[in-house]
Amino acid sequence: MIETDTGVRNIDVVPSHGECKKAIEILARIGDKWTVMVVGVLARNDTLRYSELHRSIEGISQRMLTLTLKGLERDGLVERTIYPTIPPRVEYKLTDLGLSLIEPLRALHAWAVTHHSSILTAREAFDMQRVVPGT
Amino acid sequence: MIETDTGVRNIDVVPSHGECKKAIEILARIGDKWTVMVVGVLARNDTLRYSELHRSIEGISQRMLTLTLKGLERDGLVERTIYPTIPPRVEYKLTDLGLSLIEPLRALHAWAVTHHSSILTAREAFDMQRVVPGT
DNA sequence: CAGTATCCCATTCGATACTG
DNA sequence: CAGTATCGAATGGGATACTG
Repeated sequence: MIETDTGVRNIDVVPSHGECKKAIEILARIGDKWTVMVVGVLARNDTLRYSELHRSIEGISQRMLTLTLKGLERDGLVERTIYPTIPPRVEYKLTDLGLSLIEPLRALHAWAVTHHSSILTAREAFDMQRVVPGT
Repeated sequence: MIETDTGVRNIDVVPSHGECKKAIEILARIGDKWTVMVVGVLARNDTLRYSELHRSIEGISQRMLTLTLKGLERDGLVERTIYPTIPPRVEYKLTDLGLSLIEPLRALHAWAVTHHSSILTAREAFDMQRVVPGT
């Protein structure tokens, strides 16, 4: 009754302010520099060793790979299996929980791909306004 | 032919390593501390003034609100309208591009709400393993 | 091989004060 | 009202070296 028209904005399906905090929490969790990359690689490979992950993710340092994996393991998104051989062998794979994250992540990725150029265009236009404002 | 069974992991719908970078870019864009909150509030209110946003988002500083809004405006997700009255009046609203982000964000939010407790449980269990390891 | 430990720089963010 | 300017603390993250 309050809504005016289009239905573009379904006010009742937009989470409340309070509920929103859980989204924030998750974004904070996966929104860092490497987490999505690690999840993505594991999503395509089922099981990978530490060194394979390191090779698969261009530019990541050992430190950040370790920290990222540990964070994902801590939250139950990744399972870590140690084979105490010499040399050691450690395998990583997504848990069911981790696998379930792929879908919403795909949705976001699809959005990113679809609107990527729009964003870049808007960005350039915006930056243009700001340069040589006096000239 | 290579896939084994379940279909849980649809390998062909998981973006390639290269494509994945666009997801990273977007995550970096919206994954900061306040952006999702601002988008969420605007998603529920159509148009808001600066001071209304400030009041609606608990804990945000003027500085961060300004920076967040400017970033969103720059990327074409938010439209900023100035009414040069005295005192000045500035209104913010989501653009069509910004509105289109709501849906994938909702998917992520739904995932967060659904699995929030699983994550916390996993986290506690993980932390338990690490405490008093010698005792 | 699979990490840890350390150093250090860059960025982020909050607090505070000021302005058109 | 709607910001901007400045400072300082905290955090993120890379490089390098070392270890079981």
